[in-house]
Amino acid sequence: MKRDGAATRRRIVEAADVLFYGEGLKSVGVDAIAEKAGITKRTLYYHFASKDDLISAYLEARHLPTLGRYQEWLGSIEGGLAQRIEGMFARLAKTAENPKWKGCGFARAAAELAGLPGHPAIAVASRHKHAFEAWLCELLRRDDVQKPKLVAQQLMVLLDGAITHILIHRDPRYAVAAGAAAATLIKAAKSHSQCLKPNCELTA
Amino acid sequence: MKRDGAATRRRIVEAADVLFYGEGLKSVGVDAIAEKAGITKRTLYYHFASKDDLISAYLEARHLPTLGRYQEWLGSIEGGLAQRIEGMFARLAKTAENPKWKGCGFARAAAELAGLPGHPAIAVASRHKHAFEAWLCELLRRDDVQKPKLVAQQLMVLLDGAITHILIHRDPRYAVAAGAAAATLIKAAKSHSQCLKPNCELTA
DNA sequence: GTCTATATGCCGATAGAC
DNA sequence: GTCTATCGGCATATAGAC
Repeated sequence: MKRDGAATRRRIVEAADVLFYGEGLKSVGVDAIAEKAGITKRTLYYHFASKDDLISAYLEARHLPTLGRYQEWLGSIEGGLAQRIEGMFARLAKTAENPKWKGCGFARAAAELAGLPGHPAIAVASRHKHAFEAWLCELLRRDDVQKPKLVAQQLMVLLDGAITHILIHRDPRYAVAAGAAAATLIKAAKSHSQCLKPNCELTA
Repeated sequence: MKRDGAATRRRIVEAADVLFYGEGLKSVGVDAIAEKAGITKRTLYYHFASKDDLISAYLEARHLPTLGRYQEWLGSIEGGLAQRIEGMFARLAKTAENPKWKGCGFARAAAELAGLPGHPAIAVASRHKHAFEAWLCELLRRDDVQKPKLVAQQLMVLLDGAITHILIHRDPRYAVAAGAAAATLIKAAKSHSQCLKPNCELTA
């Protein structure tokens, strides 16, 4: 019988999210996704033109929830911006302790699709990371941090670098080290405008 | 006819390196590797127990050449340690302009194998990154940088974070931003011992 | 140590009924 | 909009000859 197409599509994307994030893109077949979504493969191909199309939809659906989670983390921490960013990294460290945590879905997709430079899913990942960076840049600008665009890029690099190393070593302490680096960079970009305060707040 | 087994094995690993690094692990079949190596699939399975075994051998073979390339880069740059590290990131930016560059083979393998936490290739990647970190730590320690272990972790995070973002956005400038961050962190960890010099060399 | 030939199964995608 | 059934291809891995 005919059902609500939008609801079916949503269930397919939810099943794809669990499987693609949990096991990778190439490792998961459309059969498994259809089965998990409770539909047949033919129905999946009614809603999505191809597996590549579904991969893009999977990342699109992750964009706002992922960004929102970090925004909630930052919003729940008290203190100056450097402290709050450092706390955000601490929250990442705690989250990464869960064995179900498998790093950044966007970065992992880009890694797996590196052999196909024109793949639409890579463009989705690029847009997500740029939106994340723009959010950080705005936070830095409002806090009168010097060169906010540069520092925002550096924070993004620290974030994804920490995620990569936690995934490789299964050691969340890399997020703590990255958080300390982030705080140092932010403080340096603030104190630079006054050419260094005398009381050594830089690494305090 | 019988040939030199070690030479055959080497040719298989070389073929695997080109294909695994260029197209990914799951995307490449053993058929393609055997064909590129100029042997049959049966011979490949004489030298390697499984595809997973070959994947581990592929990463093992990348360890020393990868570390050596960065060591050569650092050795070819004049100046203080912060400058030389920053120059190393600049060399990464230049290298990443080549379309054949596809990021870090170790990080990409760990990303693709995230669904199989016990995979031996992940352990190979972990050992490689730890060896890289130990090299950086020794450089920092010899330069009297405070907390060399922490700073070495931060430099590793910056390095792999930069590589991730270059791969996602195809924009080598993330390596330049990461290099500037690395120099700032090193200088901060040196000036900390004197609790900040007055002439603002921190972000110079 | 290397070969030809093959076992066995899953892959993405489609035909056509209702 | 969802179904059953299936196509053609490619996957990893192996049997047995030389």
